[in-house]
Amino acid sequence: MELKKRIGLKDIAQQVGVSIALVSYVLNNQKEDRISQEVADKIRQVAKDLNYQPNHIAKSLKLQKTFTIGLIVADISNPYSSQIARIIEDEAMAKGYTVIFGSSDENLEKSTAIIKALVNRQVDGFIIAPVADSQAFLMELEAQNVPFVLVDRYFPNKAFSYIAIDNYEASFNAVKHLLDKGRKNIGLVNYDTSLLHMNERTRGYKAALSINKAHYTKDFIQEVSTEHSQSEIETRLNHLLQLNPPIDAVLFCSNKLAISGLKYLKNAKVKVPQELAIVAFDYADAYDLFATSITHVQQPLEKLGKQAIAALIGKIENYDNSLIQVHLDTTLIVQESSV
Amino acid sequence: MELKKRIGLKDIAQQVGVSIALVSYVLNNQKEDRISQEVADKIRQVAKDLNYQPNHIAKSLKLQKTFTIGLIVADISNPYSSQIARIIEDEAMAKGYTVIFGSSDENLEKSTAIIKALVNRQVDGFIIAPVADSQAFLMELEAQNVPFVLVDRYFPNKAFSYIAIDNYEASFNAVKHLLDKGRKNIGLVNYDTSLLHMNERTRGYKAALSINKAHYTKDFIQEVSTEHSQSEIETRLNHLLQLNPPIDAVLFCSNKLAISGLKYLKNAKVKVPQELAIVAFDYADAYDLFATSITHVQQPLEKLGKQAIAALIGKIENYDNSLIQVHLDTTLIVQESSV
DNA sequence: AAATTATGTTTAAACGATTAACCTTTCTAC
DNA sequence: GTAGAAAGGTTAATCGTTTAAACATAATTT
Repeated sequence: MELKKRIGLKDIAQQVGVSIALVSYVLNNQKEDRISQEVADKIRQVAKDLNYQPNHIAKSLKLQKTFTIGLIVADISNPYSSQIARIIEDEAMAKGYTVIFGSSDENLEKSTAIIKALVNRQVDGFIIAPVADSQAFLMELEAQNVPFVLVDRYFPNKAFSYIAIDNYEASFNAVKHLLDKGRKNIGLVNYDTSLLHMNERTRGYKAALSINKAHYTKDFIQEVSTEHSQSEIETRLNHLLQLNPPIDAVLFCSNKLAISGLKYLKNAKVKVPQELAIVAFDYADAYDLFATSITHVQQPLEKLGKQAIAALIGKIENYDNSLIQVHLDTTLIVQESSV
Repeated sequence: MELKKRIGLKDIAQQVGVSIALVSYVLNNQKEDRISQEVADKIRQVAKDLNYQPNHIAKSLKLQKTFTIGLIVADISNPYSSQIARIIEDEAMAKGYTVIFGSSDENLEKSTAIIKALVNRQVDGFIIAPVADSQAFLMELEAQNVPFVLVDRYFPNKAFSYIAIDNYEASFNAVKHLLDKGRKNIGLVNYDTSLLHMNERTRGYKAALSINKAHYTKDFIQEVSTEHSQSEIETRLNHLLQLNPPIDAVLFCSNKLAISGLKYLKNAKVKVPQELAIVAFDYADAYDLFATSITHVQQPLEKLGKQAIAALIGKIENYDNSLIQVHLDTTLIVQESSV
């Protein structure tokens, strides 16, 4: 069961009869004008013959760079997270980086523990979907000069780089669309959280209603806990439907909220869109299988991921810590649920 | 923009006025009976004061162990993969390992490229959902003494460790259930692939029909390419429904196949389960939002992930390379689509 | 009192690469 | 003929740890 010895520079050097340094120079294409073609060829040949694979750990230690980035999402098993993860994986790989991921579960302790663990593993930087109240920790991270860029979420008045969508506008447009379709009483289902991006969705909702002089009361806005159970959603939706007058449209602020909500509406046999029009955030396969396909706010995930990687690698490789704050445009995909 | 210098053993040693070695011993709780309590306390205190965080890379280089495992799935953005990823993440973290992931896209070249890259990063082992025809490469990996365990998929006649489900039985039971419910003509939608676990599903299907003397022709079995498009599924399903006699039940061999199929059935207004009963593999939120909830084969993902990690870490830490081949039981979740 | 054992700590090599600085030998120029 | 440059390589330090072996001093045994 002895481990087959891995080939190192030393082995190549020995076989060719030169120093380790020379092998390193040749294999890294350095000092090319100072090395005889003959020797260089021989080194390359032997390296190939022995199937030399550089030891990345040794390289990392010496260069103080691991070509690894940490990706911290809320929950990798959530489609929103895993879709972004996939894009980031591809982009990172293409640029020679590998990615280590961790799920924060919207939990500050867990999030900081994971990030600290990855810092010790010397990742070169992070892409983070930050949890609520993590500003202080992020400032520490910044003070340690660990490069990172936030995705999806961001904080008011904080000079952190981020790539996100324009939540206010997305929500505003969604509500505007419902109003345009003649809906009068539009409810909102959102999370009870301090996360700004979610609050921006509520703000956009309110603004659209105000500007259009539509009626709404605070009862129209239902907030559920971030670890919402199915029954919690049912209670809240039921409340909305029992109002007088009852709502005739609802905006779900995430795909998880929408899916839970739709499950309930299906069982309660609420007619969509006749009795209730629906618009949801994000996408889910489930939207297409519901009796009436669901109008939703589509996020430009590809752009989000690509720009996040580009910004992060910029910071890492250029030691350029300029502030990058991007709000991408979303697209309202109009389907049957809101006609 | 100078990087704040990270604290190392050297800094602690200097401040306390002892050697680096002693600091290392203390912080690793080694040679405890040989070190004076006084000095040990002081070292620990200073380490805490300076907020010392060990450099994992240096440690890895010296110990020849990275406490990192590579997870190779088909596509991290696919819920089946991301759910397993999440379980593996949690289990690995709990045991002090971090996980690097990569998506193979069912592509042999991509898969081997990723695995090789991670081998160079000295991951301690792999959990792999192998792509078709990757036996040769896996044998190479084994020859290099890289520990790995397969999940979900496995190969005939190959002595690789794996944790999977009993695909034959799962499929057999699903078909048996449909027969019990009085269905006569049961179709199958599967992938056209050499992957054994998928072929086992077809084998279980055939066996259940044969044993129960149910009628079927080769037309009943429709195979689509692994990168199936929506239209391909539609063509195949349409074919099944046009048969004479038409099928009155269908078994979808994956959640992606089922979702595509259900989209079509919804648009084609096929009545489920009156005209067509449905059983699908795996789970998807979408199953609950379809007009009739979908009966499906539920995989024990939690067990799958946990056992995979346990087996892998066993191999890594005990240098125990015994063969572990597990077929876990599945559960048929009976819903409205097959009554 | 010498020899042995215990106690507490340091030295130095190693992990596998990178790279600045140095060393030879051969050419070229005057 | 000899200085200086050019060509081709080597040496050795370094990254931040770990750990076997050595060392020094104190305590105990004989």
